[in-house]
Amino acid sequence: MEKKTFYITTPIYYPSGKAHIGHSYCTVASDAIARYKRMQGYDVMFLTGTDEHGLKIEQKAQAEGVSPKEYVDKIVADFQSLWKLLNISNDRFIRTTDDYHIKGIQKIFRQLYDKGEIYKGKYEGWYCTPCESFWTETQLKDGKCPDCGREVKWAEEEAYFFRLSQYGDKILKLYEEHPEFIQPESRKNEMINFIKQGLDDLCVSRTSFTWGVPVDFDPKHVVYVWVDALPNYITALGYGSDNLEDFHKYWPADVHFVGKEIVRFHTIIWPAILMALDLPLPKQVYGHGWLLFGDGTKMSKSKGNVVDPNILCERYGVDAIRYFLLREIPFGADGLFTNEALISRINSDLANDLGNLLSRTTAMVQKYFGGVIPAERESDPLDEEVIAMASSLRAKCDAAIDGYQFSAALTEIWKLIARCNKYIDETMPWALGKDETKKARLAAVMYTLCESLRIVSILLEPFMPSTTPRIQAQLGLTAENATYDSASQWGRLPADAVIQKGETLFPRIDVDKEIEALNALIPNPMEQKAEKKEKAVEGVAMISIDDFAKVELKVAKVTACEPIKRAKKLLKLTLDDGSGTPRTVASGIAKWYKPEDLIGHSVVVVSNLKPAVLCGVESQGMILAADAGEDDVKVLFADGVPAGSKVR
RNA sequence: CGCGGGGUGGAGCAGUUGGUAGCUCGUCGGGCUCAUAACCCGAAGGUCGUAGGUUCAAGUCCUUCCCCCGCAACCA
Repeated sequence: MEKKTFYITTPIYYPSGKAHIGHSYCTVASDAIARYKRMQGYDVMFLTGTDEHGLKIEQKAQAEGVSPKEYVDKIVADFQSLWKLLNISNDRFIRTTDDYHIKGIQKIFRQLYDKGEIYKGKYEGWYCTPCESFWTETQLKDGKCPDCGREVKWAEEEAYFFRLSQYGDKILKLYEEHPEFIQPESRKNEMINFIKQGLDDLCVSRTSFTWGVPVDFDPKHVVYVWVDALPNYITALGYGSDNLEDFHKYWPADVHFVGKEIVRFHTIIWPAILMALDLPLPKQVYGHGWLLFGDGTKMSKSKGNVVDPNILCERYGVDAIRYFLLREIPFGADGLFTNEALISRINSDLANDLGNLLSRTTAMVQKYFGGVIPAERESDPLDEEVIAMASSLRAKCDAAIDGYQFSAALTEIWKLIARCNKYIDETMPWALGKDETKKARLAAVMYTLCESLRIVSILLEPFMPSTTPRIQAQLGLTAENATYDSASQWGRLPADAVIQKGETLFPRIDVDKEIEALNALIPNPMEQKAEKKEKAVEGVAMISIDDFAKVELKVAKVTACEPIKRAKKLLKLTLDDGSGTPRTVASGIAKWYKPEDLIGHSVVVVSNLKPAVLCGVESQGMILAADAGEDDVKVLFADGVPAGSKVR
């Protein structure tokens, strides 16, 4: 009999730095679904991997004096070992440097080209020669290369373009016909909006670096990320090779789990590519939220403020981390990651509720019955509610998982756990134990508890795969009574099961001590930021006095000032710089200054800066201001100095 | 007026079609002793961002304003 298939993917991660808790979050979530679906009997394909090409990797490798491949090999090994540690059950791991992927991409690129979906054109932009890279207007930093701070020039290079502009309507139609395509719902509007502003054709090749998949019919080009990375979801199944068996079996994907920052690529570019290839589209793209620090800042490699999952696993065990990630944050929403919340979850949910329930239950079975619950049992109305909850638990978990709401599934499981703890209080087994005539009743109470724990242990497996076998061992379960099927059947625990108290599942943690220890271990984000900033200052190259002389600074008086309509950050200043003609300057200080704070004051303006148009306003220069703090900017006023005075 | 999300007891969040404001953690009091000083019960604590309006009745509908956060867009 053909089993139903289920294909789930994580993004392929960019190995420009070590794997962090944010990567872990998405991967653990995908893993839980993959495991749950397998448990339900699906033929699951669970894919994760790494996106290893691109300029950034090339540069990083160069900086370390190794080849790009050597560089990524090391980091990819790090990712893989973390996945192993986290018990990730991926069926495949794709690297964009794998031969079959490269061949697949070349084939896809050629197919698109042959169909006219990709054409050769010119890529224009600001080019930084030393960095060999193009930047868009918006990426420039003070008109200079954001990477090295040097001059850029307007340049063009030959490049291949994908006709993305043709797909706007088709994609809007896709959203309409498949409202579930983008999840959660709220992200859909952003995409619709984006499309309605008009899609440009997409540059899909580069000649400015070589670390990528070469275009086989035009080898000075390498395939740029869109067509290299996104199709990993099909090359992993053999698309582009001779063996299409898996592709036909598993494609289209049931769901792509992605971070909300890449929802756009997965819901616009990726479907467009697939449409161009005449291939079926994935059924759903689920954009999960981010893990934020207590102060609300995003975790990311570039900020360097990451919690090392390896350290957390080492201290608390893998399942505690898995549990926290899946329980604390409703999938889809952003969530806070704090040491306090982590430890609180471990203590209250895992140690106090679950661990202690198992502990007290097994201890009693051992104490009162030597480990085997007598078959003669006397039931009582008190049992009914627990039995009802346990019997219906599987259905509730199934429903939650269908909507990818792990948090809800775990909440349901914990409701039963809490109910069991209460049940112990209600039935007072210690009192029953003192009365010889109540043995049968006591047996029923123990059975109710063990049976509930059996069901819990089965349904918990996808979330905490290394803990559930430990629970099942203590309950004396065998393979037959630990199946998914048996999780909806009350009474599958055999009468002769040998129950024994085992090792503590989750030891309680001393909160204060642990927080202190953790804080010492985990880099402080603020310190990291400060360090970075200092480095940046050091990194500015020395210039000669002649270079400085090229900059013309003048004092100017603010004669008028107003916010710019479409801009949040910009103020439009009208300046009297002594030349007689008013000068208009846009400045990104709206957050810190109101127009009336500036009118009448004198400021210093860079007067020979090339004009630029910002939000429809032509800015003829810039005014000097200082970064006074993490989030504070102070304009340098020159009140009392005549307008037009030269500053040097 | 670019689009969208959100502002609910100390913290983090639920609140469906308007009808006694809930959950988890924390705090305080009590119970129990099988258990990982765990478990169970109870209590305190909320002008549900602001100002109006609709209604017998609004966290829940309408309007004003304020503040956060995404996307887009410009910190020249």
